[in-house]
Amino acid sequence: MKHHIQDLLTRAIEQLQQDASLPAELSSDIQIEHSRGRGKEHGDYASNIALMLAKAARCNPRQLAERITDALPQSSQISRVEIAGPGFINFFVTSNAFQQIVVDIHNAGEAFGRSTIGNGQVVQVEFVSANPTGPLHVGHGRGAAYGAAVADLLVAAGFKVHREYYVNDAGRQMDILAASVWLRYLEQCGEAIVFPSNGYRGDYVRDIAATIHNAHGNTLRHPAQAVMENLPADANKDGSGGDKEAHIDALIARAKQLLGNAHYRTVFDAGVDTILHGIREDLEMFGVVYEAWFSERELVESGAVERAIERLKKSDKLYERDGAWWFRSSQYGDEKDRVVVRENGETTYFASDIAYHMNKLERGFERTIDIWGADHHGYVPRIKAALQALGEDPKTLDVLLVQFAILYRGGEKMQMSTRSGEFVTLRELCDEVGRDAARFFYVMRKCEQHMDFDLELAKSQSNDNPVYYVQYAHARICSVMRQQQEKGLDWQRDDGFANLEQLSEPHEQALMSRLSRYPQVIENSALNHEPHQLAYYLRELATEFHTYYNAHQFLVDDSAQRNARIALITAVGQVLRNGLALLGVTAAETM
RNA sequence: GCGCCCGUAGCUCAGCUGGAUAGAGUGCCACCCUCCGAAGGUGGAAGUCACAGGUUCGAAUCCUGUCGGGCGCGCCA
Repeated sequence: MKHHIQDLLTRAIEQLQQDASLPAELSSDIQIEHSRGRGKEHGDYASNIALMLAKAARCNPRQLAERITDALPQSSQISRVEIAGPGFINFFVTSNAFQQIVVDIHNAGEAFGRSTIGNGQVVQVEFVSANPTGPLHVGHGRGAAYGAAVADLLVAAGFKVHREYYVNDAGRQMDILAASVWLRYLEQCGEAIVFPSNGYRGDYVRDIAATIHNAHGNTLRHPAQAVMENLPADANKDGSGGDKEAHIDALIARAKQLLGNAHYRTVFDAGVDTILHGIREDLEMFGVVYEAWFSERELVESGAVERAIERLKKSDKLYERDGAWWFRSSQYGDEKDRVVVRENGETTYFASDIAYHMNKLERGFERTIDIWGADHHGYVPRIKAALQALGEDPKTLDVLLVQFAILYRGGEKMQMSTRSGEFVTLRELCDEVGRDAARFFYVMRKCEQHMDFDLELAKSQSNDNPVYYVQYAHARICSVMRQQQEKGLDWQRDDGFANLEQLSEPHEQALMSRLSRYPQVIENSALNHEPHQLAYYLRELATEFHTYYNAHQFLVDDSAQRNARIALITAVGQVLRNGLALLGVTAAETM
């Protein structure tokens, strides 16, 4: 319908241009919007085209609007056109054209709302990608819910989507995890260990240690004294005293030395594998699935990082200083140059990430989307710089930054830190509030908005959480259909289609109008990466259904009216299911 | 200090590629089921769109500055 009106306006303006009553070089995208005004006073669709073109046409907007409407071709789908306010053109759609949406929804079913606007373009979406140093917590949950929704929306909009989790299973943080696990293991063997301030303190580290102890007994045991002697001093809690980084690095070196490669690997792998397995399970439970889990370690071992560095060296994008290799990112808009190879010969996380993004392009993705926590925003310029330095177009990469979910427990802000082990896990959250509530709640806000997440409120299962409201609308529709069967009233879909002119109540008109907007909502949500638009839409649709439900009986004696109304509400049910599915929320038949 | 994000009803947030009287949920007040599920509906009160300038027919929306909050500014990831 929107495109139809757009077409009518285009033809009207071309007509005026031929009459030379409008400048020929005039060009403007014709924007059609659903009217926002209360009730129907502003019609069903509106265009501000006359306001947009008034200046170029050198006449006042209202006069221009009149000339445009005079030139509009006739359409069987438009009942009336009005000029209002400063020069808006309001279109009133015939009720026949409106009712068609009910038939369309039934015919398309699950496919209703999908489009081909993405044109099969291949887009890779990387999200969550939390380091496997601990279980996912509620902060990761937001990225997971958001990323999954964006990916599903893109699929609905006709893109070909490849979802990927980048596993940082190489590098220093993983060594710190391995050292932490080993020290807990030694404790369980009875050694008196002073745990490093920089180690991972969560209970899950003890669990992994216990598993190792069960499997390997004391074979990995070394005396505490041998482990701890001659280490650089650790820092105190307040940061004073020794160097915590030097301390933990020395501890890692000591672990490798005492255990030897094979045994160190045993501890290391036990840590990564256990945690990664947990993360996969948690995401699966959360309804988030990936096409691929991409291992940083495999990237390094394949030589891709080395190749990336060589490629940059060859084109003089790297230089040596203070024993390290630096990337000239400041030449591409970054604040300063960045190290890719450390003085000790180890490559940095950044080096891996350059290789990873190079690899994405080599795999043929036309567009890539990275979804990161907002604390990484300073990282965007350097990764775009790297793409540019490699001769790639940085615009093919969209980085979406998800702000933190600030946790409250009963109005009190909670501090979270993976290292200290004080955090609420995603699993705990879902156990408490349910997966559906969590998924919906997370995408209610646009990603750059800070989010307050009060656990007590979410746990209370109160009506504050709008997911129940939307699900209830769906359950109610299902309930009506159960009643229809129990009462032995028959429901003939085709008879309903044939009697859609019965749907003349304002509530019914409002619902059909809302339903007709759904495809546009999907398109906007997908292209703008804004699942919250869909969440809001679903709540509005649910509201209009509940209002209708309270105002009118559906299971009436008049079969023509009954079938028409059931056709309408089952169409509503279909759209609720389609929309909730895209957000990863179930549409239960009973609650 | 520099950079990014945010500031809209008591609270949580939509609206931001400039357009019509700034919306919703929640909370508060008053109502509505002998009727398909009251996890619902109807009505009401509630706003200097942080502040100050600017751009123009028109600014919550764009520009500049100020204030307030969050985050970042490692040879960590």
